[in-house]
Amino acid sequence: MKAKVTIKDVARRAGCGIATASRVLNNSGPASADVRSRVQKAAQDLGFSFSALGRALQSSRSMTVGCLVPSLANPVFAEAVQGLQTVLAGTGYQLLIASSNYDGAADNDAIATLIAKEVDGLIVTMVAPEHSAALALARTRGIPVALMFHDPVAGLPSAHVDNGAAAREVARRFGDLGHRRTAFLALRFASSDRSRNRYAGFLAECRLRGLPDPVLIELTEAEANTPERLAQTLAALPELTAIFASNDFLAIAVQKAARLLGWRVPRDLSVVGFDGIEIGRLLDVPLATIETEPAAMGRQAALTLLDLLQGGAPVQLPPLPFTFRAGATLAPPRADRRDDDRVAPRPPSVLSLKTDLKQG
Amino acid sequence: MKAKVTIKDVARRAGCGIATASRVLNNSGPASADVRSRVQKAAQDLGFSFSALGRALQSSRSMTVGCLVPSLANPVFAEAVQGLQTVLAGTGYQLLIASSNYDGAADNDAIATLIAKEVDGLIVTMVAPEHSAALALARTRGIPVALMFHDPVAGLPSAHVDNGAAAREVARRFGDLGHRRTAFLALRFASSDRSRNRYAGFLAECRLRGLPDPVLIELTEAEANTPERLAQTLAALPELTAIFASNDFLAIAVQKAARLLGWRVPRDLSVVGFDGIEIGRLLDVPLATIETEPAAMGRQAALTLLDLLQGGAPVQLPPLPFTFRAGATLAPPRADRRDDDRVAPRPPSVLSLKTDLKQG
DNA sequence: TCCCCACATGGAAACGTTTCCATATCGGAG
DNA sequence: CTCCGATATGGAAACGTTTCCATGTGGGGA
Repeated sequence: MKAKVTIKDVARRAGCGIATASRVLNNSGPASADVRSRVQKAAQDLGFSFSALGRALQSSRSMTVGCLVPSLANPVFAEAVQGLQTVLAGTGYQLLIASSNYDGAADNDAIATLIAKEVDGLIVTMVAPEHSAALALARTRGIPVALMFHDPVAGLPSAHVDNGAAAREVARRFGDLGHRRTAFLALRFASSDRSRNRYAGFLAECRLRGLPDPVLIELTEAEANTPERLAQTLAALPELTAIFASNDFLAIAVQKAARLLGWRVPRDLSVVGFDGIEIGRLLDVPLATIETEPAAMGRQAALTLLDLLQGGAPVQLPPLPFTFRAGATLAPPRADRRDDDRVAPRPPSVLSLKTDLKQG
Repeated sequence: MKAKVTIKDVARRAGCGIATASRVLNNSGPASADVRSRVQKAAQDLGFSFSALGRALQSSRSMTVGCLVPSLANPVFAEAVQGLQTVLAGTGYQLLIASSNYDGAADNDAIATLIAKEVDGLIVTMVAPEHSAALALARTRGIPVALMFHDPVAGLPSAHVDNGAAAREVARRFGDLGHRRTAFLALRFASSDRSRNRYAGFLAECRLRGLPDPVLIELTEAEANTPERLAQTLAALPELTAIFASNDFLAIAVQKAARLLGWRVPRDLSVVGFDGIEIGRLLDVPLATIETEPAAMGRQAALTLLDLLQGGAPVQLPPLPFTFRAGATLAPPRADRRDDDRVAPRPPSVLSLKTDLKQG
């Protein structure tokens, strides 16, 4: 068996022309029963299978969809990609996947590469879709694009949740319980429009209710990954009674850090996350969070793209629903902290811990 | 700007031949400074970029690596793929990803499709690599293959942990603490050689120590996903003092189910998982488990494949390390259950369950 | 018997590259 | 001034398909 067996080999063995072999194998034209069976047999014997490459070149349709996500290590994106797969599975399209590690230059390059591979469409979550040169290139090339997670931008349809509305919901919950001193915690604020939109919604609702502006805490990777460093950061903000974390992992990290400080969640600090990853439910203090369904986002993005691929006009579907998941990490602030002016001095243990941490 | 701009367009605009344009743009041959700059400018003006398709067809190297995993919704595989990405990122190779949903027919089809796309290599985790017709096809086509997670099979190098050894370690821990009545819990036993190897190691070590054979419990999807059903299953096995779950999610599910039954973990039932997902650490009762590093598996698989792609001979690296992660879900059995002879006779339901399992 | 039409078949172009090979140009040495 | 070699350049084939179009064959109706 030759390493490469092409339709030419099949034709030769069947004693017919290439065109005829192609017609038989694709059922795309007339052929006598005789030659038909000869071709079938020849293909069988040789172990022939079509080269998608030749096909793609000829038809200028690669039957491949390019996908860019920040990282597959984040289950939110992994589930979304899985959602894409489920929809694309039956359609003959394959997924060419790239990830950018949240790097705004890398994601542009990645898209350029995907375009070079002649993908038929793109499904993208990136740092700055509105300024991406590569996305602009996609547009001039006529390659359909669907976004995931982003609020719709630049006329590109996006499968998303309304981040602003979800954040306002959190602010409302905080407000109703009597929290005044709140913070918004983000990891890559600059490179995530999702985080920014969440903060914007959170801020807007706080102002609407006459609450003080929430503190914006932008963490470094180091802070996010080492509870001790995060504890240090939190210790500097003892007046906070509630924190809204831009994703569930951060929320969990906050709980850990709070524990290090001797703070009890939710007694001393309420925490609400975002995304609604399954794990949150299983924690000793189940996490209050905004629950979203990343797989559904993937599915919607895939369906949107499929529609575009079939020549449909771009249509922006309404945002996917989110729900507030109640959890044990959210409660009213302690009575002695409810009034902004009466904030108790930090307990000494915290002070010493701070010192320790500074030294460590 | 034309939708498709090819090197032919560049050549025409620069007023030179295609061959020259190609040489300039690839820096692959001589060209006068004059024509060189004209070509550069033309490419710039037209927004030219190479078509990877034409290149691949000509050079019969697609610079694409095919990857098949059971599911990206499982963070173990998602992290492994992320590991692949990190290694492949600098190399010019792109990842074409397929997932099979643990379906032994689907994964064969998926590989066939990847081969049709002319991937230069394959990285695969599948149901039955040893019997896969598609993998055999890859071999005759001369396409390098690296496995992930599988114990090495059929001469294919695999990035893996020694599942048997890890399972024996668990049996040892159980034995040392005085557990005798144990069970092995798996979700898709039939379609996972990993599960089977873990069970085999677990069983072997139990026998070596003169312990009774562990009960093999193969769950249905329904049981795995609804704690109530799992509780029902567990209730039929009251003599068990320790359960080894084939992955951490199952272990967590067991804890939930045990709670439903009013059993305390680890007082009434010890549980050990497999994989070592991060979440296990954060649970109210931190999970004892075998800790593995899926990202490292992905990286090793990618490196192995890269070596093959450069013509290296297949070399099987030693298994990646695992560690036993101590956790609060593992403790000695209650004193009144330590002695095998004083165990209450099994309720009849267990017998029927065992029978069911043997039949299924 | 002749003609026409339907049907079966194969040649060849096109898709976008790279690369082999032949040709053309130029400078300098004899 | 002629000739040689080096250098610059372009034509064309090849990669594996699909499809348009032309050709060839047969049978049925007039």
